[in-house]
Amino acid sequence: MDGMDEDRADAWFHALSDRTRRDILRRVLAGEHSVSTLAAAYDMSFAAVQKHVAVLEKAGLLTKRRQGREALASGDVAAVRSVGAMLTELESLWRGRIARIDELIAAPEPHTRQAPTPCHTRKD
Amino acid sequence: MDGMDEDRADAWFHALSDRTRRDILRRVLAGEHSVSTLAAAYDMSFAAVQKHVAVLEKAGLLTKRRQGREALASGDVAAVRSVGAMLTELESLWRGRIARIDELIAAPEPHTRQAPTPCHTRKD
DNA sequence: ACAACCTACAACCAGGCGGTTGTAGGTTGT
DNA sequence: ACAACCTACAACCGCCTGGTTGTAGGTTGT
Repeated sequence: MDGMDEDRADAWFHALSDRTRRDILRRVLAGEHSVSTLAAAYDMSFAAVQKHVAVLEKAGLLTKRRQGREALASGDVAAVRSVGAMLTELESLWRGRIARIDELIAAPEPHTRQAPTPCHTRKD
Repeated sequence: MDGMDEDRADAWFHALSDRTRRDILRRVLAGEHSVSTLAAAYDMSFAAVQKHVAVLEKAGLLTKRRQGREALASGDVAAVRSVGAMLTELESLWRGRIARIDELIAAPEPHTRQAPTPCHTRKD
């Protein structure tokens, strides 16, 4: 079950690792676009763009809604935020490392203790 | 060259799209580790882990420093922040969309002409 | 009804990716 | 000096990916 988180992360980052898909995501975050409208913006076949949209959809970064003969794609900002949250989580690991370094400097030998790091460790 | 930005983003997201690499990044963000220490943590060959580290290094998410016979890897939190900033940028596009919707709701004059979608980053 | 359009999906192909093994060179400790 | 260790890199192999074309079905306008 917690491997599913990793599965989602795999899909997220893989979807974002292609510049065409990132550009598509930008467009559909800014507003709804039909697949053919999107396809017209790129120098590749309709089917190729369709596959890119499918990758983004499978990753949950985009949702499609059917209106008549068109498929209107819309970006999911919550998913984008989730990706951002994962990055923030990585950052917090780094902050933990700094905290550990501070600990080492502050703790071991009382008489060899020097001025604590000037330090940018935290701002919260 | 703004295509270089896209190249960097390609490398970032591709590097992050593998769960082993994300795990390696977590470890080296939390503290320095030699490549062999990292390799011991995974059920794959040393060379495989070495390649993962190389991918992260090429993407700028990790730096290596040589100490004796060991290569000590350390996570680069600034790069992680850059990735996060790119996500935030995507979010801002979405906020622009909402602003545009608000505009439509707020504008009670249907006969007044509105600007057609300016649609960012045209490269045609 | 018909043509034009939009979408979906399958089959196919070149190239890249994640993994392996093997080989070679530099560093450390005895 | 020697063995043990750590790293780097090349060659190879399935598999997946990003692109293509082709075919089929649903929707719209005339």
